[in-house]
Amino acid sequence: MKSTVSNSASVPMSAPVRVRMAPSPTGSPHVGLVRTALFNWAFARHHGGQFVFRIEDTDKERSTDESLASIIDLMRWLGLDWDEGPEVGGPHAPYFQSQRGDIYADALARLQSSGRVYRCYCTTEETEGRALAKKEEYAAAKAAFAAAGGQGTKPEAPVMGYDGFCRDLTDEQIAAFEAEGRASVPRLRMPDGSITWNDLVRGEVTFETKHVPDFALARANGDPLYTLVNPVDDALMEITHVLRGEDLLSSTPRQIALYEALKEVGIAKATPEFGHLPYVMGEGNKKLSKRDPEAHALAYRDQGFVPEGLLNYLALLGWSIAADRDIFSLEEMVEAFDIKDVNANPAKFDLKKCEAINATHVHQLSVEEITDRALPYLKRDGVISDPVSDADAQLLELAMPFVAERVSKLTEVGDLLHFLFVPEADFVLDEADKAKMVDSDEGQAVLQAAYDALRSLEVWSAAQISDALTQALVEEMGLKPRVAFGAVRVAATGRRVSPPLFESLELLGRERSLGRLQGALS
RNA sequence: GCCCCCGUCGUCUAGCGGCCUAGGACGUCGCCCUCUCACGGCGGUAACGCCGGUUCAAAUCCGGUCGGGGGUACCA
Repeated sequence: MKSTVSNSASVPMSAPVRVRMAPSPTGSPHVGLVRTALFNWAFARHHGGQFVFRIEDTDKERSTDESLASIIDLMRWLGLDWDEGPEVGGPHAPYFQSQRGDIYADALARLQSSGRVYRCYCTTEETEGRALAKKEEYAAAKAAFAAAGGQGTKPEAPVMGYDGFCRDLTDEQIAAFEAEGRASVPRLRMPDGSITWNDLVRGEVTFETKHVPDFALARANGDPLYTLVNPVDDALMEITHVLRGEDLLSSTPRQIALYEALKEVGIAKATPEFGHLPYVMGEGNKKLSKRDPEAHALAYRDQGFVPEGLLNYLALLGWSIAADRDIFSLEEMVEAFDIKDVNANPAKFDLKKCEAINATHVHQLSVEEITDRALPYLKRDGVISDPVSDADAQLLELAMPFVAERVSKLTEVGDLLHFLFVPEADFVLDEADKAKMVDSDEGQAVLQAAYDALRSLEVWSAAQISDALTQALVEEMGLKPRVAFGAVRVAATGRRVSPPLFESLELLGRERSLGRLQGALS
């Protein structure tokens, strides 16, 4: 008896869109999680639906509070708000699977009595042993077939995994196993035929169910497994569209089969639509793993990326807003986002491009905004004391216009302005730059001339400084500007890379500027 | 082994039968601007994996092949 299950148009078109993000709080959140969250969020917002945030902490061993806190922290930083979930609650609370044990126990009981689920008494060893035997049998049959010169019927390759041994046990067999004191796990009886769904990003996908073994829904000790818990919660929370990673693609037929059973026992109203997002890849052709430094989402915040930039870049991994455009805001993404436009092929994470996209978002901010956002980093990195003194705040405000367009990340503000805030006693020159620009005879001569020219300046302004230095170094000494100003730059700011020199000297002030020039003279 | 997914410049992508001598962005290279570094401007570089088929016409449709990835758990 063949039956074919298809979930096309299972969710009524009139139903409001409800999507979810369901991370497991294990380890530090991954950029792939952010991309998945972003697409779900954008999808919900585009359709005026709800975005549900649920914590899949069924694995008690690996779940940690620290991980949970960092995921929430991350989502808040990114500005991806959720309508139901941790901290905000909602009609389907609790949103932590660790608190939903009764719900799963009830679901299991109902499934069990429906006949769609049976108890399996096999031990892992027995299952594996049979699979191995089948494999060997196949190898032997194949060899015999080859030896016979391809005569006879070609042996069919066995399907690995659980073989359905306990599918049709008699009451006597069950009683015997029970009497033996064997433990058992509940398994879903996969229907015959095939399972087809119209994947939102890949189109029609079909699996023959003979390749999908009956799967366990809970451990022998009763702990529910992901295979049960995830669809049960999606059903109860009335999720209409499941947008998730490609790694879950092959478990979809099992979930659709489970949905059929859940509908039968009154837990699910409809089967959701599924869409499988491509992987975010790292170096080589491997999925970006936790070992890759680029994988850690919160590290981008620590490094001074702005959420607008990270999100824009991540959106580009699998989606594009237009043929000739790749810079856009979250609002623009929400407006334009269509799951049908999402690419099915995996994308490699390119840090250079991520930084470039981030830079243009930083440059789109006002100088005041960049200042506000950079301040926490300046404090964190010890560039500016915390709390900030009025004098420092004022100096920062004056200096920011010179660095705002030069930074691609917020942390770079500190790199560029450190020289302005560092106490004179702690001010040191970069070794290499000093050796190259300051220590030479020419460098020393330049610094002496610069010192003499600036000492008598009447008005300490960028314009006056520029005139005086150009006159003394370029015109009178006949030096090339890059040589002349380079030496002064290193002496005053400590590095060959700095904000514009004359403005920097003005901000530094006469006393400190002269002091530094003098300090660089040996 | 078996099942499923994927295949356009180095990278992310546009392309959904003629608009493609394949467009944009990042990268890279050269030039300009220039007190350094950036920014900005101009220009160059570089791709439809392969083979068949359908068609007047294919990057676009079909088949095969090769390559990559994932799954094949009492993990998620």
